[in-house]
Amino acid sequence: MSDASPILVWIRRDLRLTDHAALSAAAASGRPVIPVFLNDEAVQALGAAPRWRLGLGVEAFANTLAGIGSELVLRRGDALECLGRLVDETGAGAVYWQRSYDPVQQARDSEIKAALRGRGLEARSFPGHLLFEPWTVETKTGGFYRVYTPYWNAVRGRDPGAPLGAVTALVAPRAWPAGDALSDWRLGAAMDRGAEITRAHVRPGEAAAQDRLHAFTAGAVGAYARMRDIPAVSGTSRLSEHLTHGEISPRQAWAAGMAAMERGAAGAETFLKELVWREFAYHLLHYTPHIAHANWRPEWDGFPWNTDPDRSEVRAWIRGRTGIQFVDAAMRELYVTGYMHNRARMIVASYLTKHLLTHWKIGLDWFADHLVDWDPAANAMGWQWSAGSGPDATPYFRVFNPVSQLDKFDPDRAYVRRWIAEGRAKPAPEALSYFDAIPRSWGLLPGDPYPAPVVGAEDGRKRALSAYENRGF
DNA sequence: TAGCTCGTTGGACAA
DNA sequence: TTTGTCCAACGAGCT
Repeated sequence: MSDASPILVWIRRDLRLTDHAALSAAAASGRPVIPVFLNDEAVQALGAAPRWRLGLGVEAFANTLAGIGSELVLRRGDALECLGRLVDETGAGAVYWQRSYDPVQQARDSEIKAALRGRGLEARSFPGHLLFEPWTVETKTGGFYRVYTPYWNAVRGRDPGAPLGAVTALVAPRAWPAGDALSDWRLGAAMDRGAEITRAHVRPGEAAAQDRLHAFTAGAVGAYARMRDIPAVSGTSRLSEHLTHGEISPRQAWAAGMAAMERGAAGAETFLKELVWREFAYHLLHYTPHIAHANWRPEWDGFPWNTDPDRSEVRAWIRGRTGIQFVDAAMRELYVTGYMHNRARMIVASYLTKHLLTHWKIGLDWFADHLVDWDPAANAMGWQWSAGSGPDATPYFRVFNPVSQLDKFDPDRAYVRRWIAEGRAKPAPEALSYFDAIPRSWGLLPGDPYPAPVVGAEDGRKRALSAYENRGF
């Protein structure tokens, strides 16, 4: 193979042209570049909403590539087989991709890299999904961090480097290999009829990501430290759906946050800390991969969680019918929009795991199936933190009271009014849209009476505390 | 090594 | 209404 052979750039969770190391390196080579997206086992393993949202992102990115005269070739099947076939068809001499940090995918990527190199191909992976490679952050004694604040102190002064400029041109191959039609993949098939409703709430694509970052760092970041906790207000960056699909790089967000801090924006440091929480989640996933599926603290293995996902209490939680307004509003926001405000995530997680004494894995699975911004590391860390089984020194008696939380963070009930229709003469359009989105088989109507709490705020707290006292560790 | 400080996101209650 | 204090105890991480 000659130096002029094409380079395959295997696109995964990096649906962008800016700050994309693999595409930039391929572009700089001057050789033909063939961007490829594979509907492989990793895509098939995604939950319904993340898979659907990924499809929208892929569509947007294919259009972006078309705008610079390139294409996104779509193939379906086992990743290594697909790549091997594409090498045969195109005469490619190299395969580049952006690194993945999920341990399962990392192991698969290593095998693929070895197999490609075994064929005499150049196989290169590039960083970019994180600010810092997880293995480059160590304690002074050479271990990994289990507590956020020391982790933050270790990385806050680090320079992740300036974002790379956008790729503006790619040399096309002599002939494009054939590809699938995205619509044939039916990535949204598991979304049922709810997808049409959720579609109005997502903003796929790199351009949307840039718009959101600019709008946030020019505006809401100032009051971020305070307003990010109010779920009825647009006080957050809303970058999560873009970061998880790589429609923007964390380095771009970091650079914009640093610039805001230099301008004196009060909430900028809090925003940078949130970006570092994302890093910390991947740090933990890297060093303790069991965080994704088992109690991070094994002493919790003996705790008598309720593990039946068909219990009526769990069904009420899922359907937003617990009778606890904050919980129900949040669960409906999730169902309709594919998103849930961060404070609401903590409250529904606390209610499920503490008031309902339900295993965090049931909540983790529901989120993995319904969040358009689902992230394997953040989801696992968040649920285990809430449940108390994770890497944190949260005292066991720290149980969120979903009623007093409402007074603190939704004092005028704007969030509740937006999402709960029952008992109102003129429900909000969002509240009504919930009933359009859910399956008819749930048998719910906006005119139903609002339920009494399945477990009251105070009763649940007492029950959880006594369960923890008897936990035997 | 040993000692020290501290821990994202809270609640209840008293003053 | 707001503010302060206690609620356990332990392990992480630093010095």
